[in-house]
Amino acid sequence: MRLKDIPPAPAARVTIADVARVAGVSKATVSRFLNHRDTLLTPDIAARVEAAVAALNYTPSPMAQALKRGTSRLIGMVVADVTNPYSVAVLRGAEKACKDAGYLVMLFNLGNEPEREREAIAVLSSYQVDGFILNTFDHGGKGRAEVARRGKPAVLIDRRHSGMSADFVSLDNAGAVRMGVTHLVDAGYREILYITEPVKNVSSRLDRQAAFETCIGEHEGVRGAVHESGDGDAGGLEEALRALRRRSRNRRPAIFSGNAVITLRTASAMMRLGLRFGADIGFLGFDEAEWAPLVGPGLTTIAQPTDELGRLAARCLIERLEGLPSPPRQILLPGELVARGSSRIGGGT
Amino acid sequence: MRLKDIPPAPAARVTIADVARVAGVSKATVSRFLNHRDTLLTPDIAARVEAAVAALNYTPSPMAQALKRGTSRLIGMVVADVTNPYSVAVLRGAEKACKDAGYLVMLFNLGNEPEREREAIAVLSSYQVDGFILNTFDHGGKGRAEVARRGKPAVLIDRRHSGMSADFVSLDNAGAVRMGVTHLVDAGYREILYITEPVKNVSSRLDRQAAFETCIGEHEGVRGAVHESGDGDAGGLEEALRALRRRSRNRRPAIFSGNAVITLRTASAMMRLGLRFGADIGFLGFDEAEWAPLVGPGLTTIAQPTDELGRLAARCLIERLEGLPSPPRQILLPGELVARGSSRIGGGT
DNA sequence: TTGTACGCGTTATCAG
DNA sequence: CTGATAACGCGTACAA
Repeated sequence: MRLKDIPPAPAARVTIADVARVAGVSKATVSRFLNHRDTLLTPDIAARVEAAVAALNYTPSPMAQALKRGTSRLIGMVVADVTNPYSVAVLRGAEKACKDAGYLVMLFNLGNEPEREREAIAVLSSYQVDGFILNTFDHGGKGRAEVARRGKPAVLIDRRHSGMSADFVSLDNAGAVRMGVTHLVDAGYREILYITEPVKNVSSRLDRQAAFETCIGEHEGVRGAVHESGDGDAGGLEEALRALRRRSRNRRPAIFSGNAVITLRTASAMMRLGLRFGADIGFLGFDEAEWAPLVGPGLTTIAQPTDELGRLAARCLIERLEGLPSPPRQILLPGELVARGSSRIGGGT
Repeated sequence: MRLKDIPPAPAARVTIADVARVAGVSKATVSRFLNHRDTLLTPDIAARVEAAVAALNYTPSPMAQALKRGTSRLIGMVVADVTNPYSVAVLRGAEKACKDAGYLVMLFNLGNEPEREREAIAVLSSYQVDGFILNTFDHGGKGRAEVARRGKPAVLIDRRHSGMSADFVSLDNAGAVRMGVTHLVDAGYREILYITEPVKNVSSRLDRQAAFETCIGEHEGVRGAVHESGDGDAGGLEEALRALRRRSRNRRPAIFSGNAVITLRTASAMMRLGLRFGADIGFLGFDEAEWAPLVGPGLTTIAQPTDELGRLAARCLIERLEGLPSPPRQILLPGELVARGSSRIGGGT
């Protein structure tokens, strides 16, 4: 092993003790100088400490501080799947708000493995994060239990956990569905197929599907159906689309997609079947995507106020951290319909 | 304040001392039972401890462990921008590899603010993460300095930091560019416009642009040009496209996009100009996206082995953590060309 | 005003 | 084989 291969000196961390020694004072004095600028120190001493701190460029160890204080100005965020653009967009909003309030966000990705939620929360919690922002599954209440055990505040985004009494921030799904259906009906569509990912226990999916069904019931002469499209289910989806066309000979058919993943899957299926959005089948889907304007005649979407959702979630949590006692709140934000060619009457290509 | 408003009992953490008390042994014994299963304990004692641990369902505090051990089996990942699908894809690969090796990944997002890199690294480091995976800027060497100061191993992904002696994992940009240019030339295009984000100091952008220029030089009768497209620069881009068509009356023109962001921006511009991919202008771009097949006749892309990149980065780092001393390595992986309609001869619509 | 001593939850060392 | 003790880095009563 040659000289250059030796790893850089471990550079032992400079501790408060080092500073104290250099300044010729006690650790307590240094600590006071740092944390309680108000308690008067002799100018002389203060100067010496300040110099020592600068000289060694000392930074307190957040971990040791957390260990002592039981608090860390850190917020733990757990996300079911970072791959999901929605989650990421929300994350950004939350992050900004946290930063403004002097908190840092530490992120944990579950990679769609619900079992890992417990672990993530446990680790985060043991590192004394002050609170949680959760966009996860309701995995048999394990996550809920874990959070409760820690006694730390949490706010849920998008997915409500059954029975977990925490703040909840989400799109107004019912309102958004109503808006979507109304838009399609106004555009002349009379046969609407709602496509959703397997509903499982995900509250937002449940809410949307339920809203769709009641909504359809309120419109005379409009028929609705629901198709659940799983991961490997390309065939089923194609068949559903064919059936949709078949049964809507004299009624204009449209698709209502439950989220961006479904939109992608649907677009692929349409392509394989040689069907055109707008011209052959109307389309409207949850979640605005940067590529929505580029597909076919442009895809009509319901944009979620992701940034605002994140911001509010963070604000909510921070209020709790500062001691707000009120009972669990529920914040529902309206979506915004972005109309494009896919849902225009007789939609162009 | 009513009763129900009282926050759930803080549920004081159960410590090793509690377990010791319940089991009627010393803390040391409990610790040994947990960490050194090999050192034989009296069956009787072991049983008592085990029971106590179970009864209180005790979990050691990772933070306290980290404080003591100076190690945490945590890997810190810092990403310039979570919004970037590339980063996220790589993250997933890295995460899997880390998990398999018994490490957890803690993620920090810079939200495209280079100044925050120092802070992120400092916090992560103070929490005793064992190493870093960095996909960030080369912000005047601040990040590099910070990492060096900690004496912890790091691996760089995609973006090399000038002068930082760390492992580096990335796409073989030169090879990929060559592959792309060759593909376009073979398809009959003779006038190629390479569009890139402002190069700044980002090594991957530099590498790609440089490779493009030398590559063009190697092909007789093929002309190349480069356009830098900033964030608010829609106008400039449109003008560049118009100029491209103008000067390629008798030569088939094509666009080579430097990454997914540029691809999106370019597609918008094409749409506004009423130009069709394939039919009017050929296209090929870095980064495969799920929506690439859906735009126009399908977009030809160069897919990066993101999962593998992440996996290798993690493996690299873990090897370091386990004491591998070798000098900084450089791992370059080949891209894969996904040919679609946008680069077919006389491309369909 | 400043220093001493202790505790946060663990683990390693050293006696016993 | 097991228990007491020190130490990790910091903050804070309490004493001086």
